[in-house]
Amino acid sequence: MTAPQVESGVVRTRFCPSPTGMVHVGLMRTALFNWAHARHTGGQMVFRIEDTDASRDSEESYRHLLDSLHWLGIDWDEGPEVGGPHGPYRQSERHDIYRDVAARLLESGHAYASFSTNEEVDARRLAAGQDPKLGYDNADRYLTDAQKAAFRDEGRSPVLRLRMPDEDLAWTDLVRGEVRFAAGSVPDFVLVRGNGVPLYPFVNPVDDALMGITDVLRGEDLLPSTPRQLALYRALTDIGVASGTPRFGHLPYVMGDGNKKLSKRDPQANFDVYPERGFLPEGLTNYLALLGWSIAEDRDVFSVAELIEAFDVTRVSANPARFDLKKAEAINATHLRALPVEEFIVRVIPYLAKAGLVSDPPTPEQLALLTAIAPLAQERMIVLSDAVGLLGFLFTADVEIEPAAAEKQLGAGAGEVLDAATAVLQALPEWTTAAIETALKEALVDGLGRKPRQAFGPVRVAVSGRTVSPPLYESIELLGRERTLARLAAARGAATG
RNA sequence: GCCCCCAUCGUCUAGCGGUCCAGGACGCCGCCCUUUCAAGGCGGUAGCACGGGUUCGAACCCCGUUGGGGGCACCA
Repeated sequence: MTAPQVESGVVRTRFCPSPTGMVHVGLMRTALFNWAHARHTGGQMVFRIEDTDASRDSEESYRHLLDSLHWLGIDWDEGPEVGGPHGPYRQSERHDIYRDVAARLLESGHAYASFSTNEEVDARRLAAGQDPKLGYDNADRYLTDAQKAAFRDEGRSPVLRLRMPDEDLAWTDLVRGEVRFAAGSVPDFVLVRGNGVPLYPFVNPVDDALMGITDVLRGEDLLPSTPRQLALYRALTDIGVASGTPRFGHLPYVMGDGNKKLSKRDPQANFDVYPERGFLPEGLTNYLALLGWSIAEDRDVFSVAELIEAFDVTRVSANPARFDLKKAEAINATHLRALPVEEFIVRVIPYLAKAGLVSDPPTPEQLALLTAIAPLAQERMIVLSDAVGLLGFLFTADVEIEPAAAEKQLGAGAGEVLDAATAVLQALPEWTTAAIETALKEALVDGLGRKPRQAFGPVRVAVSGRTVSPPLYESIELLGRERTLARLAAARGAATG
């Protein structure tokens, strides 16, 4: 294995998740920033799967990751599905590479066999009057061949540790500026387990080196492990596996409620809820990009193209960002309203179909109805699935009145209103929005002397089952006389006044 | 315990020594529009953690304090 030939000066980022469990929004934010950085600079992004932990990794989770990336619109230049010259792109298929690199590190003296058990290390620390929390004491660096042989004869199989350099380890972080760790503050760390299985802190930089990664944008949680990686890179460069050390940028945490990292238990942490609720990919991308970055002083709504055009890692904020669902929704609603209505219809159909309201594809009648109501619905929705509640009444024979809506609008005085509405609509010669509006206003506002909000509330609930609906007269026209009258009658029966 | 990161309205942020009695957005409140709810328009609420420096001048630079977060595995 030797350092790869890659075009010099071209930025190469990477996204390298472990396929374990759910897809976390923080992870997707990391993917997005790597992608935006690559696209902005005209570089490339590599997608690699870190499936070294067979007990936790699953094929299902891997597929899920792929789906999530596709949904968000993130693509990659090398990796699963697209291949590339630096594969394989799954760590589970790269064991030979790690074995080879480990052997060369050992041979070149950058790494050494270490036999100490944790208990022995602790005992030595204690004996020296030190805190065992200091960790490994680098003692095995100085083992003689005879000592090593003795340990092997005991049946011990050593781990492989990297010899840390005796000097400060510092780098200029893309988002934080210079970060420095004092010499001696990081002990020699384990590259390969006693059983021969390589560890993440080893394989990750090896893969990055072999894949020609130039810019590593990752979570802030990995910042303390950077000195070790720096040291590893030096060693890898020395033996010809790496052609230098990449730039690092540590992205701020995405926080949940309270002062904690958005945890797996936070419902908002699960990326799946966004596609399911009908966030738009462009809406969620916009919001995710705002978690630590901003496009301009007076603007926070932008397209994916504008993100790519303007994205600059060095302007990413170093402080943690709290995930604010309300703001995410507001941003999404703006994108939703900006959609051309035909596009809005196309996107909303799967949600209506999933709820059983329309077939997929919709029948011509359903499509006509949807086309008529879409412009009126679009501006009062936040996410696409809102259409189910907002428009459901138009696509069903009967409507189920929400208890809260009945409580609010079908109490005292509602009977009178429903009777009057029924009478006037029954006799209405022409079933048009304008005629319905005139008739209802005359009957309820003028005739009964009701305030508009008291007059139309019960009618709306009767017709749509909810206190929130598309504009009333249009809704009634689209519903048709028969269903409208049936619903008024049903509501009349339920009304307490 | 040790190491590291962070610190501007409730929240996300702009600000990179004077143009800031700190700008935008979400939220919240009020008004307008209005057949509900929204949307839209207008207005309002609210912040530079604290203490020392440096400087003619500090939200911006330095030091300290406090507060918050993270890391110290033969997990990733």
